[in-house]
Amino acid sequence: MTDWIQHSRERPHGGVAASADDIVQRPSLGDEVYQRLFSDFLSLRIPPGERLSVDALARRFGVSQTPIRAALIRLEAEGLVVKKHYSGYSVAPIPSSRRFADIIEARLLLEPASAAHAARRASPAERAEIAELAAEMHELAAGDLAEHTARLVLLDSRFHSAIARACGNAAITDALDRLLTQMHIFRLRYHADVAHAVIEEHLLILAAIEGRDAEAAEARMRAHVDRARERIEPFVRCGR
Amino acid sequence: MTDWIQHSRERPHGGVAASADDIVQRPSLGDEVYQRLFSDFLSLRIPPGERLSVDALARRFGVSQTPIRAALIRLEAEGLVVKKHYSGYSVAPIPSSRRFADIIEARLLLEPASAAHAARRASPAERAEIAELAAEMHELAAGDLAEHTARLVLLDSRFHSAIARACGNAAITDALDRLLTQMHIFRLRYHADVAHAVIEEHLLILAAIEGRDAEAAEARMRAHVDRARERIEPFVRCGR
DNA sequence: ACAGCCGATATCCGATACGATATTTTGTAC
DNA sequence: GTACAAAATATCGTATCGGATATCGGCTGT
Repeated sequence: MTDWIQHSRERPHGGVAASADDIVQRPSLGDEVYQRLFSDFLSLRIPPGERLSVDALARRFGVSQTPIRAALIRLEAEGLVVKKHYSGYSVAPIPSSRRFADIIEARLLLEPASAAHAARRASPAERAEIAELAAEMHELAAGDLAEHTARLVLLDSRFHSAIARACGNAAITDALDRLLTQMHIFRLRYHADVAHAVIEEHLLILAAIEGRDAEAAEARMRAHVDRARERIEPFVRCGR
Repeated sequence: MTDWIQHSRERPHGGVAASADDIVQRPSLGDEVYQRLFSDFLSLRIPPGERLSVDALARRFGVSQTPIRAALIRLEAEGLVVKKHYSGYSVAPIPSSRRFADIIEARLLLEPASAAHAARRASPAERAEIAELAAEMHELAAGDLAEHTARLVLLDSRFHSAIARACGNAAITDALDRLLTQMHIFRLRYHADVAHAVIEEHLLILAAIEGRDAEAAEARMRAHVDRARERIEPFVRCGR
């Protein structure tokens, strides 16, 4: 449970950076703190809205304040943390119902295309990764759903993220990763959207990608995201 | 020429933050340095690939290294600068031809929808802003095009950014702002895509938005972005 | 009892100095 | 010209300090 979502790694950001020169050297302390906080947010170990004192974090992680601030600045630029001048940092609040609807709409614009591209251009390794994630979800769903909620939500994020990466368009991948991160927090918070239907839909999407059927992948992804909205809708009423 | 592109301001980022409580207090030094560097990048006063020494910048701006680092970390999170551990920062290189094609494709997924939403939901102030930008481009185009290249490219970015903001979906706005920033650098570099045809297309899009015709706005924006690819294509051959 | 004012405290922001470490460049030998 | 080694350079991280601001608690007056 200490490992975390795939897109918490170094993001390609502006560059193409899709090449295989991943001779990643020891990251800076600021990067490590960033990873740690990122995973703490997405697992809700640090709940939304929580205040983040710089020197409290510095003592907790056993480092000085400099890397803490570096991590917080970076997290703020990504929208996971909010800053009030001369007042302090705090974890971003739970996305509003409106924000959630906006994210779903943006996903509906991007994800069907990413699925279609993945069907056409995914490498064998990428197809295998997507299949593996779908398979693990399928297995876990055979047991007690409630017991594996956190893991299932994580696998769901990774499934969509893997497809986004396999689409071969870094601009789309980056944009989707941001949206999926926020979706993840939202879903984990409301323990929703991890039903059997989701897994069935994943298998349909996977089959389309494995069969190189871009149109089916696109249509099924669109239906999947659209139904995600319907499934979560009851939960957003109270959170409005 | 010291002012700059609209989306260089505080971005809404994670939150909705579209309300009018803009009692913005004096920004921190780090924020000011960020703005300054951002505008220097987009105007090519600091060219892509240039190395950025922390203490050189500190001397140049007359501040200590602390705010410089804060600005660079933030710029790195947004993909405008790249960092090599223990080696330093440098301005992100010019987007590759591949990267450019990816951005156009992502824009084709997002911008037609943003135009359609703007046609339906833009406020009078937002419509006025869009109209004003289109009008200024129209006027400038009457004179010497080459003379006003930088200004025209800036206005073009602002035009698209204004529509993205008027769409009322913060997730789409954020994603588009990132894409448009990179497009801007690319276009300014190659002095392309500021022809009369662009301005005519802008006026068509504007007319659709003013007339609340969502379908026309969507179709015209799609055609406009698609033709932008064709117009720039000759320039990306050499930059590959 | 409650609203408004005021000060103590906590925190962030920025500056400065310093040591550790990695990279880059220079210099030298072959 | 190339390869290796040492010096120079810059970053990364630590520690400390003072100034500025927001927050929280207590006090006063009605």
